[in-house]
Amino acid sequence: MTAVGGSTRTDERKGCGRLTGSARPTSRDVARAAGVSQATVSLVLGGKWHGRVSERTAHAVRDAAGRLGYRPNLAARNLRLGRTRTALMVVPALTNDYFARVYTGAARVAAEHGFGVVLYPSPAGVGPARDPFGSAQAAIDGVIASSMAADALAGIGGGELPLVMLDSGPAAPGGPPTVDLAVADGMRQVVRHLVGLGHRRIAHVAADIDAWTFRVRTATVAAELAGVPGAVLTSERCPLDVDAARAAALRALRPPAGQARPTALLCDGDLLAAGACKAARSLGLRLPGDLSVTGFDDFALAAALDPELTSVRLPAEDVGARGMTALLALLDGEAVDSVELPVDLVVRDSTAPPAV
Amino acid sequence: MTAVGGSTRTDERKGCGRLTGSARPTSRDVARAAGVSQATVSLVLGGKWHGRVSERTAHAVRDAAGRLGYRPNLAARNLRLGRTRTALMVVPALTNDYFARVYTGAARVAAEHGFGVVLYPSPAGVGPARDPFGSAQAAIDGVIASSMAADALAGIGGGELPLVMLDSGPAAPGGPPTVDLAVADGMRQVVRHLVGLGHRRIAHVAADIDAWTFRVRTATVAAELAGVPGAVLTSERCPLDVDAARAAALRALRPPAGQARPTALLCDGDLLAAGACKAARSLGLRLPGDLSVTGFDDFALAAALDPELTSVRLPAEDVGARGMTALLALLDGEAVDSVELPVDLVVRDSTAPPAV
DNA sequence: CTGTTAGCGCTTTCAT
DNA sequence: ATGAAAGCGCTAACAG
Repeated sequence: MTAVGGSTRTDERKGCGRLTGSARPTSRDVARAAGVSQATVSLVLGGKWHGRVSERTAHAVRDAAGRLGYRPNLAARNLRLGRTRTALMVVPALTNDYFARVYTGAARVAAEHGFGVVLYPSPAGVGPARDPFGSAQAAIDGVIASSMAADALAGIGGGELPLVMLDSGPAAPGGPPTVDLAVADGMRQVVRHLVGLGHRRIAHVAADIDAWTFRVRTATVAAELAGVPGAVLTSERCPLDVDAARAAALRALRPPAGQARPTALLCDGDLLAAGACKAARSLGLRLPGDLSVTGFDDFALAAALDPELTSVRLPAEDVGARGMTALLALLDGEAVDSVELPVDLVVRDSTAPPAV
Repeated sequence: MTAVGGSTRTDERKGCGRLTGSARPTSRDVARAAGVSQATVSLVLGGKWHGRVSERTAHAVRDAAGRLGYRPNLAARNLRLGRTRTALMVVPALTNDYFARVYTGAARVAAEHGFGVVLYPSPAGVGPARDPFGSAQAAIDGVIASSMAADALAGIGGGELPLVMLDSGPAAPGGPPTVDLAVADGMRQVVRHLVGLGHRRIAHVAADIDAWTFRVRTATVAAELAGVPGAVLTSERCPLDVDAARAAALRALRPPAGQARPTALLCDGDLLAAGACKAARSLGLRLPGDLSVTGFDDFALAAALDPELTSVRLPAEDVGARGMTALLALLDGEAVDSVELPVDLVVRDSTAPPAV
């Protein structure tokens, strides 16, 4: 497929699309134009000519390169160097503030080091974009993978590449380094905020996903509340979407006869919190007077809701940045420590003392 | 930077990271293992051996490749072929449902043709990821660009590459092909819905962005309402974020003395609509009884709000898919027509007849 | 049917 | 301070 036309000889330059006629100049063209050798061009343009090429010659080379609009051929460079200066980032979905920001952070650090980042939304999502190694993706020097997409790594040749895991929990000894969020601490902050406000009957609307980050949230809520005299914790699990959350919240808000209704809904994510708010309103409960609701993630959504959501802000860009930094270090052969990034409770308008 | 270690000779295989010891096998290794020539390996693995290589030999080759875990070196292939089978997609921001879905659609079609898609969030956003051509990004065969990121194309060498524009309005003659959304029709549907409900005083909360898609929205609202006897259109512009929209909606809802308040807020996007809802509520107005609000885009946000937003659904994945299809055709040297994709009004709970 | 051969454009010794 | 030459791994033309 995609036959470009019958270009069979070398001099029949690849004539696809909007070529202006003159083909892309090579380093040899630059060399000729500057009256030097290809090696000199490479040295100068590669920035390692100091003391090896005269200032005058260097200038001539740069001038010629500029005039010709020369751009090095990456494929050739990659082939020669055996490295591509490109990292692959495996994420579960892009339809998501969090990963978009993680990517942004990673791409920023990558760019600072002359690296690129290509995204691989793992097949868990809708579009089963094929194995990027099998297909014609750019070749890759290393991989940054979200643990929520960890399974996607199985089929990938990634096992042979330097790897950094994101949000996958404490690094296994000998395993890849990780960049984690202090989700336990985040949940602890939420619980304490709620308890401090006076809440004792709390329902946890939990994401029904088997990943470290969610297991920790559940465990922490339970542990933290266990230390509070008189506290009653209930819990509903549901998939990570608004409507499922609405249903779960409805269940939580209609406890069996004889049990009092919870005064706060502690949700595993802002999306879930949005569903919880809708459930509350559909029951005629007012926020935060009749019911407090908390989110987690602090998506843009948190501030778009009404009332604005008390939530836990995740330093998503930092996660990406640290992940890329770690990968870069790995590629340099350095030892890499796993890190845990702090998170912060952002108190807004969806929480208040319970009604008396 | 990133010195992998002093590997200077060919036989000192690149020993970075977690290599198991045996280096990556080349097609020559496969050839040797199968007892054939490199050319035969290439033919077999390239799938163009029918009638040229014996079934037995082909099998031997595939077997050897499998045993060795052979994966072709993309850099070498790209260099040889002069193509990379990779497209660049330039978008204004990833923190956004719409572009995430556009990407998904493009990536799906790309994968079906053995292409990859790499994202370039244009510098307009927060992270000024550098020029992907200057930096060490993978080389690129063509570009798909959102018009909202059109300026980013200037600095990029993209002018020399096959290009498809997204949401940039009718293709200029001789310009790149475009994939557009029928935004005018979408707005028309919104206006008619509102007018049909009985609304006559309508305020347009418009995005303060100079792009075709928004100019069309404004023009269409005005034109459509001009044909309705007794209709009164006011308008407030604001940046594309919730809080700015809240302020703008507030202005729209407090008309100068002597003028009646609009009964509907027609917003250029779901984000703006979210802000409008908050403004309405802060004024004690109830939705949709006292005020109708409409969105545009139908983000996940539309259904997360309460009441759920009447909005215009954009076939984002199709935009990406058609864009990629067009680019692929362009690369094949085929003529490519611009297309306009239909959009649909989704009526939910944020609109109702105006109060009497 | 299969092997030999010639590069793609670049970086890097090594020789001058 | 500069140039000549080799070769990264692959594919495609051509000969056998």
